[in-house]
Formats: sequence, C-alpha cells, structure tokens
Amino acid sequence: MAEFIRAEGLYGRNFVTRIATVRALEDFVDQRVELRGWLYKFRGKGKIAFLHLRDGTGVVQCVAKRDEVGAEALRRVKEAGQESALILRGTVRADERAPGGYEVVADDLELVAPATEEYPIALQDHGIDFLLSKRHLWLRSRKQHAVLRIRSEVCQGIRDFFYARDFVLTDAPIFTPSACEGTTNLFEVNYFDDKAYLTQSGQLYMEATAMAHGKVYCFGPTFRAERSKTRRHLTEFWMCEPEMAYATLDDAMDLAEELLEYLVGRALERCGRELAVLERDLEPLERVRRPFPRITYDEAAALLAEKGHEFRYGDDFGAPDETAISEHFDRPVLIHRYPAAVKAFYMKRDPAAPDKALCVDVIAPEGVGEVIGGGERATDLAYLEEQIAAHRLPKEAFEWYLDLRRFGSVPHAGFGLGLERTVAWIAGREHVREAIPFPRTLYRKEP
RNA sequence: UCCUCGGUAGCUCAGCGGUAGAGUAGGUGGCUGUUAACCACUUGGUCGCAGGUUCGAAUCCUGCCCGAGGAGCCA
Repeated sequence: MAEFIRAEGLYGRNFVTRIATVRALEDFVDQRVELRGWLYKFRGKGKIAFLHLRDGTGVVQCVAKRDEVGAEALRRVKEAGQESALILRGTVRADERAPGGYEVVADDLELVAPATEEYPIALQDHGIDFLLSKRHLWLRSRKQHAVLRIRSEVCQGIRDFFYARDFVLTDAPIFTPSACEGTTNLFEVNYFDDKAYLTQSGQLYMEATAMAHGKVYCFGPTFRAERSKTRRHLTEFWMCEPEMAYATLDDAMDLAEELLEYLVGRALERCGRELAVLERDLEPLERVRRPFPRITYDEAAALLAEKGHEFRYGDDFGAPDETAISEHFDRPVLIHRYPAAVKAFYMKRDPAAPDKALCVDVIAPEGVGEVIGGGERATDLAYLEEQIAAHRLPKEAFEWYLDLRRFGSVPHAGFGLGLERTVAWIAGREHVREAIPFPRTLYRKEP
C-alpha cells in the first residue's frame, strides 16, 4: 500500500520514509511516515503544539514539539490556519491520550499551501442555510465525510448485489421525450428545436431492456420538479431500478427484502468507523433481517384505524400515515396491494381483487419513509391502452412501450430504490440532503 | 400552491419602544500532553429591503425579498 519516497523537508533533511494514511495508521505503529493532508485544527503555541491533520481518510492528532520541528515551521503552520495544506513527517505512536488511540509525533512540517482566508466553517454549530451555501467546504467535516463514505459503500453494494445475481446494468436515458408516469413534475429542457424532459424514472426503459436481457437494472440520477421541501425530498436524486422478466410481485418483494438486508449488513460490516463518527445507534440496523413484515394496504388501513389515526380508506398514505405504520414494526415494512386508483397506470391489477394493484412500497423505520416503490407491471395491451387514455397521456409517446406488449408480453416486475433516503436512513441523518455530495432542492442549486 | 417559524458581528444567538450585546471565530500577549484547552486584553454592525406610526424603531404596522420544515406529491 505504502510507496517509498525520498522526502526533503523544510530544512533540507532527507529521509526515506513511507506515505501512510490516517485510516491505516495502526499498520505503521512505531514507524516513521509521511502524511499528506490539511490542517483540521491547531492548538497551542508554546513548547508543544497539537495539530489535527485530515488526509481524506480520517483525522489524526499530531504532536509537534518546538525543539523537534523548529519554531519557524510551527509558526508558519499556525499562521497558515485551518485547512491549509500540509505534509507532515513523524513517528506513529499508540497513545491513550490521543483521540482514536494513535498519534503522530512530528519531526518535520512542510507547508504546501496556506489557507489565504479565515476558514468559514468553524468547529461549532452552524445553521443549515450557511452550511449548504458552503457545501463545497462542509464536505470536509467529519460527519459529512462519514456520510459520503457510507453512500459510496451503498453504491458499491448495489452494484455488487446485482452483479452477483446476474443482473445486467442497462442504464436509462436522462433526456426523455415525455413523462414516464404522466405527472407534470418534470424539468423541461431545450433539445435543439424541440423540447425534452429530464428523466423522472428509468422504469419504462427497464421494462424494455428486461425483455432483451431478462434481469436488468439501472442506477443513475433522477429529476423531479416537485415543489416539495421536506427532509425527504431532493429535486435531483439517485435511483436504482431493477426489473425482471418472468417475475411477479412476490419476486419483486423478495428481491427488495434481500437487497435492503444486504445493504444494511454491508454498511454494518464495512462502515463501522463512519457509523461511530455519526453516533448512529446500531441496534435498529442490526434488526434489519429477513423476513420483513408484509401487510396489505387493507391491513395497514385497519392498523391506522386501530391506532385512532385519522385516515380515509381509499386514499394513498401520506407521510404521517407511513410513519404511524412503520412505528408499529421493528424493521422495514412492505405494504402491498394499494388501490389501483392511487397508483401509476402501468401497474397490474390483482386478479383476486381488481380494484387493487400488484404493487409494493417499502417503508423504512425511524421516520425515513418510503425507500422502495415497485410492483408487477400490466401485461395486457388493451388494458394499457385503456389506462393511457384514462390518464390522458399522449398515446403516441407510449407506442414503443406498447410494443413490449405486442411482441411477447410476459409477467414482469421490479422496483425503484431511492439512494439518498436509503443512505440517510443507514447513516441516521435527518435529512436526505446530507446523503448526496451537492444537494439540489426547491430553493437551492448552488454550489 | 398552502400553513408555520425565522433573517441582529465571519458564525451561533440574546435584546422586542429610550446609548448595539454575549459566546465563538479573528488579532496581541501568557501558559499548557492539549483534546469544546485555559487566562488577560482586543478588532469587529447599513439590526434582510422599502415605506409608515412615534419626540424616538433592531423592537410596533404594511408590503416585498431570502431561508428553514411541514402539508400535498413522491424515492
């Protein structure tokens, strides 16, 4: 992992040393190493100084004694300020007094580039408006750093999960000719002399690729011009949408369960440090084991009635309803067979109860809300034509989709997983905006 | 689109009709195996914007702008 370099310090001292990372520091105990990073915090200015160095993999306390590194080097680093770029060389020690158990006793400091202005994000509380306006710097903070590491792990987990199960990655287009689901919440863009829209879901395209490959998924950005501003909403977010030919609602529910169990288990296994930085309570995550409870819409509605929760049967569940239902269970809950009237036009009807759709929503615990929505798709051409007319959708735009029913229509099912909601849930963050590097919300598109 | 809350120092906030405040960050000096370090001194303001009421407005009224989180909608 470490490469050997010849380093030349401020005072022309030459050492053969090794480049270490904070994350792997325990492998270098009692060895002399070089760390390359940024000054996270500087304390002291007498005979001894403590400087916390951030190198992208973590933060470590370094001890710099004036007599060792020189008064001049110490003064320059202190004046360079928080977030100045710094190369530090010294010996790794295990020490109980150091946060994290390891520290580096510096013997050589090299200032790469000073912070030319006072760093705006202090180690104190800030308002969310301020932090979001400084998102490009906020990303360096420990908790934000941890959240994005978890996001990276979840993304890799998604790819590994589907790869291991022989799903083919067939990404959907981002420019689309019209609404996938017929709502008006689309971002319109100029497409030469025509109009196009940013994709709202890759699902219809996945139905096409599933007929070509059997088991497929897409994983990419999605755009919704909804005028909603809650902790669960972004206008640009990432969605993973698997689709399987010759599959039913039950198959989709099995896959959804397996995926969530896998992703949470993987985060627990591989993101222990990040979850600790975030002070995430691990107990609710450890309970995320199959089987998850599965209830019908009718059962969920009855549960709400039992709890004295105000709810009108036949309506879709709102966020407070979902929270009330999920509080009844200790792990994600699958709610299936909603009234067809509140769901998208392409949902297959339940043959046993034609007013219901063969669909499923997965509600995560701890108030995060819906992380997965999906179901079995309608296969009958005449029924779909009827639905497109009933929803007042332009039929021409869906001719290609209807072709999928004209040429070997088979039962198929799939779902969409919201990445940021999943990451926010696992990381224990209140708001999905922390689960994406540069969040886009109703009133904010900078930086 | 609707409802609620907010906008005062770089940042977090108090002040709510009578001289613009604290903590923190920054600066200077001191001390220190510190760890939210500490001690002393210190710089720092069109009180979101525009009108109005008043002898007097950060404070009360009206309008506007900006933000937050909740509803609806959704992942």
